[in-house]
Amino acid sequence: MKHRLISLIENALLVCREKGLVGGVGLPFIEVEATKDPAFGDYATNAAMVLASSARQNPRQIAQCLKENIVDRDGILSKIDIAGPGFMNFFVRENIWAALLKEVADLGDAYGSLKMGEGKKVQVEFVSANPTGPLHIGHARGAVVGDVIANILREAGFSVSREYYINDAGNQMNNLGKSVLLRYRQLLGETVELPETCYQGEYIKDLAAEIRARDGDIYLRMDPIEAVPILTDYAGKVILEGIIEDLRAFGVTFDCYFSERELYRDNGVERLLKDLEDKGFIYSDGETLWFKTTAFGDEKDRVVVRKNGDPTYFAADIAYHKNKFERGFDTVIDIWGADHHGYIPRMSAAVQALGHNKESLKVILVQLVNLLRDGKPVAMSTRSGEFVTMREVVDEVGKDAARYNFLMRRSDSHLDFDLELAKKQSNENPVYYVQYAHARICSIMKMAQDRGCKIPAFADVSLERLALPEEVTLIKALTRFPDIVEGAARSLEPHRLTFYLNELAGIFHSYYNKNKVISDDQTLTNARLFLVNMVLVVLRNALRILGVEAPEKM
RNA sequence: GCCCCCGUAGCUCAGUAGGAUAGAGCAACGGAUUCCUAAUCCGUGUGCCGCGCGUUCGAAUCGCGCCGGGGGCACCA
Repeated sequence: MKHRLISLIENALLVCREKGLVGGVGLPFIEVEATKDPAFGDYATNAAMVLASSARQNPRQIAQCLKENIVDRDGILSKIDIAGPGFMNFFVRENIWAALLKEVADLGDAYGSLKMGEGKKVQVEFVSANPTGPLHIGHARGAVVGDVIANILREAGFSVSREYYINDAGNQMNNLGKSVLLRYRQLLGETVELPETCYQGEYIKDLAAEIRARDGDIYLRMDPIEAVPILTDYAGKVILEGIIEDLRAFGVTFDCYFSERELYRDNGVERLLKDLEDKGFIYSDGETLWFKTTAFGDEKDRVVVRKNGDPTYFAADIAYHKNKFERGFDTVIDIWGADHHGYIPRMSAAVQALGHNKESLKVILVQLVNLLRDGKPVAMSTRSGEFVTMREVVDEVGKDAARYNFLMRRSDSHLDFDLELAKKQSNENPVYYVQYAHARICSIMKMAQDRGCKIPAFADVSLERLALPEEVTLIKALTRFPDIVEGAARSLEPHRLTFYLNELAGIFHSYYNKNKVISDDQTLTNARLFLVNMVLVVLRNALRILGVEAPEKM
């Protein structure tokens, strides 16, 4: 609907310009919004006011010209008002609304999917925690946000690939191997202290025990220089498998796991440095190699090869991003914890130095999560190994409630996650409110079928029977769904979908309480069954994007 | 010191590619169930949109300066 109106306005503007009624050139961004107040019609545009300055004309006068030149071939409008400083308020003919449900019915599961992506290749990289321990609550938020952004983009018509970057080549991994070795030696009776830099969690002891069971005491006699890499490999592999399994239980999967080691294996980092050197972005101060990120707005240049000859993490990360673009992605989206925000300028600089548009890298920052229980903070300390894992949270509150909770806030705002609240199956927990609407409709459909009613097709519905104000409100909400997906895809903001779902569910619950769907009136029953079935379609489609179940019974 | 995010109702937060009287949920109080799921619905009200200045026909939204909260400023990853 919104898009129909936009094209009506655009055409009217072109006609006005041809006739010389409105000055200025170029098509401005024409904004059409659903109105809050019915007195302002169903949709409104500020087009005339936006045009006013470049056209050097009175906005109300422009609005008048546009109004007179709008050609409403399909007769969807009952009137257009010009109000206030120059708003154009569009009143849609009441009997048009129900007809719009045809689109929902025709598209079914595909209602809400868009062509805006034009099949462009987008990669979403998220989680990417190094496999040194189980994921915690903060990772969980990043996981859901990344997963749902990927879903939204796919819905919007992009070709999406989800990727997990495994940081398996650095000091942290070495520490992991060392930690396991020390626990292993403790297990075999040695008295050794675990330094603070080592991983303290219980899972390290489990790994050490597994290794002893498998290989006995052979690492005791081995030079640690040899033993640590072996243990690192083993531990990293086991932990990564655990991470992947935990993510799967959370409904998050990836198309590709990319290992940092692979980058080194085929000299990706070396080739990258050569490439940047050829382009003149690398210089040496005699001891280290620097990358001139300041050429692209970073506040200082960054080291890429250390004094000891090892490339930095940053160097590998640039090589990794180079690799991403070489794989043909038009846009690369990175989901990072907010504590990495200082890293953005240098990564952006790197992408530009490689010859890519600044816009082709998008970084979404996910703010920290405060884990609470009954309103009180849950103590978390990574060092001592005492932290609540993602798995524990998912097991305790359930996949759906956990996901929905993370999706109810913008990702760049701090989030309080209360375990008790998330677990409550009550009105304090919006996920059930939405799922309940779905289950209720399923229940209605089942009842109707038990009574011998067929699920009506669009052609069999007497649309004029759907004329109650609540019904029109419901239909309007359904027609907004594709606009919501579009907005969420444009802004990469999953929370828009949860807000929409809460609203849609609310409108439905209210309608349900006031009106019987199934009655003795056959044509009315038929029409209402059709309507609620369309609500069902939209609820299901939206929940699918969020990765939340749409239960038939609760 | 510099950089990023946040500051909106008692609480948790939407609303920010400028737009018309600023919204929702929770909490509080009162009501609704012979009937499709009461995990529901209906009703009752509260705001110096952190503060100030500016840009504009118009600012919660944009700019500048403060104040408060969080985070970041490595040859760590």
